[in-house]
Amino acid sequence: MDKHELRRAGLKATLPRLRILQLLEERAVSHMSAEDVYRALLEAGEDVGLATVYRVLTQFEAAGLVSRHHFEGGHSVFELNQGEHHDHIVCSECGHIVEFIDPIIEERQNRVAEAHGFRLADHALVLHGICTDTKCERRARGR
Amino acid sequence: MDKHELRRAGLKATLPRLRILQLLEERAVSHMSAEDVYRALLEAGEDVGLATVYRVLTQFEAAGLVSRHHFEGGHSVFELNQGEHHDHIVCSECGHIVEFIDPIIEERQNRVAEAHGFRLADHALVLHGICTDTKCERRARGR
DNA sequence: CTAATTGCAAAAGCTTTGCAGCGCA
DNA sequence: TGCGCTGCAAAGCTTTTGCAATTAG
Repeated sequence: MDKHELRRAGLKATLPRLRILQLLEERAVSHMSAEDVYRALLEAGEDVGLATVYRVLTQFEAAGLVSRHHFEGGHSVFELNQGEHHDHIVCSECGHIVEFIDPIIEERQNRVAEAHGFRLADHALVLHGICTDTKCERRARGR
Repeated sequence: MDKHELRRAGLKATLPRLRILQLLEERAVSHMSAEDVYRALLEAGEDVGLATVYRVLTQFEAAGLVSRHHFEGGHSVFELNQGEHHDHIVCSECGHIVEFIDPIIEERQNRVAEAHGFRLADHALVLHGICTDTKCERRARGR
């Protein structure tokens, strides 16, 4: 039950919070902006305010339920914290996002950070490139 | 002469452009936001508009003279393109930035990207961590 | 001289905040 | 019931854009 998850995070189990949590859980690969979440809820007939979406997502982030990424200039995207850590490749052309884990990079990251007197707290790494995937190109055309 | 650099980039050698280019060259480790550049110029007695700073930095980026990074949420920072490519570690606490190159990560990045159907165009990588450096901690306190 | 460039101010995104009313515990 | 939460609207920030005046080549 999602209610418990919210309680555990010290948050009242209100309708907007439940809906937003559900929405993030539904979408397997969910890198949604606040705006995305807002529109999805409106389309689903829910009556929430954009401000609430921002507030809830920020609270979720503080509670460790979601991660916020600043992929491209402008807006943030949110993602449910589930399972293992992973990193991202973002297509500069179409915004397509792919998750990956590379043990060697993971290890080197820590070494590099250590060598420069850093403790890798949140361990975030983002590659920017151009996607040559068919699906991605289709998306790019669709813009 | 900086004038030549601008001409080569197809840009008229105007005073604001020269000043901005000089400013970026002066500061050895220069990760400046548009606002930083603007204020630095004002303090130096130059009479430029913030809009011009943004326009010039964007043109410089297009010309390959500078790189733009979206380190933290909110604002971009600019850096002169000199010498070799490098990546960054950003301290989440104090904003302190360290540059590094790790050949192994470089190589893995390309492999990972390739394996996922991406061509690494701009090759940007940013680590976020907490800096334990003395100099950095001093900075953090100074905030 | 002509086209590019600038400064100012206004506008455009994304995100946060103030506040009165509604809802969970 | 009481405090937390929500929605709306307004404000905040960074960045972009329109336009008349200015300047480089």
